[in-house]
Amino acid sequence: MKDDPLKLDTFICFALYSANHAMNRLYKPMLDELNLTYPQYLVMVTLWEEDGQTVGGIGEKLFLESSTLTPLLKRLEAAGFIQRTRSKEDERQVLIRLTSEGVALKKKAAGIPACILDASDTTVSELTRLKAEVIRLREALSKNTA
Amino acid sequence: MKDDPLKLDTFICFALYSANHAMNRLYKPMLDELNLTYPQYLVMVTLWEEDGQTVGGIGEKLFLESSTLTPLLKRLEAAGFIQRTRSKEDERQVLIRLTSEGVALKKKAAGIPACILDASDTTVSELTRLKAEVIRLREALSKNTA
DNA sequence: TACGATTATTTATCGCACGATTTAAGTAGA
DNA sequence: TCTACTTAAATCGTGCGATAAATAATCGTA
Repeated sequence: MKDDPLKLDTFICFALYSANHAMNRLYKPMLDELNLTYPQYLVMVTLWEEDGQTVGGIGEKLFLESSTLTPLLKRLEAAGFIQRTRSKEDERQVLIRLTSEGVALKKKAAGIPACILDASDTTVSELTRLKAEVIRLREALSKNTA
Repeated sequence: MKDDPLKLDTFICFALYSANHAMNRLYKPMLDELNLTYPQYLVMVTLWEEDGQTVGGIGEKLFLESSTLTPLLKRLEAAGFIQRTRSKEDERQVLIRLTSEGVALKKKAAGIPACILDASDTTVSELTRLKAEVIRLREALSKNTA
């Protein structure tokens, strides 16, 4: 029982699963205030970093399919944070642009990072290192997914 | 922009989010074969480790509410993997027990850990260490969640 | 121009997750 | 003993995220 192999993998996957949930719960009250869900927040962050991306471009960064993004983006549009317009150069593409409300939201979200850092009970450098390791794991897993 | 605080926290949360997704995608084809979802798999693992737990007990280990678990457990019951029975000692509690099919499923799941380890492109000890760090982060986050 | 590839949307399906409330059962106190 | 509090699950309502598969529109090119 001590060497039961079902334990190890469970724990690395479960660690990610449960840490992600814990993160979610921590974010929830703050995101509620912004009227955003967690994945929506991630989309907004990518747009705050670079406005005017295509659906595919956002999906590439967040590893999400367009069939997931389209409805999510429509909700963001309905909420008044973004605008969806067909690209002039390539009409297959849809450009996502922040509205003024979407831009303004960034200020309201500015305090979040400090809260997360504070709640994590560790240092920035530690967190950065851990982040890098988790990303390395993600890349290995993605690479080896059929 | 280089010191934009919105980047850091995004990345630690996003790292967890995306690594969890990558894990999910890797598991998916294997779990499909077992007719399990990822959370259902986690429940099964806890039962393989200790049969006859209560709903609350499972929830405590997986950090899930009864309102999430009850329907999930009913699906597992409908699939024939578990059995739900009221406890004799305390009739408020419901005991979850593996059926013979549920026990048998463990054998079919036995190969999964090796696949995950293989796909992670790292060693067991590295993975174990990373796991511990992620769990430490989770605990800090939970502790500091209102 | 016709064909294959790309981009996004649509459709259908499903499960997870949470909050709030409810029901039932146990527990403790006046 | 009767009441009030607590606990354990289940229920209800709601909504989002995720995927697969099919469709539509556009683009690039042979």
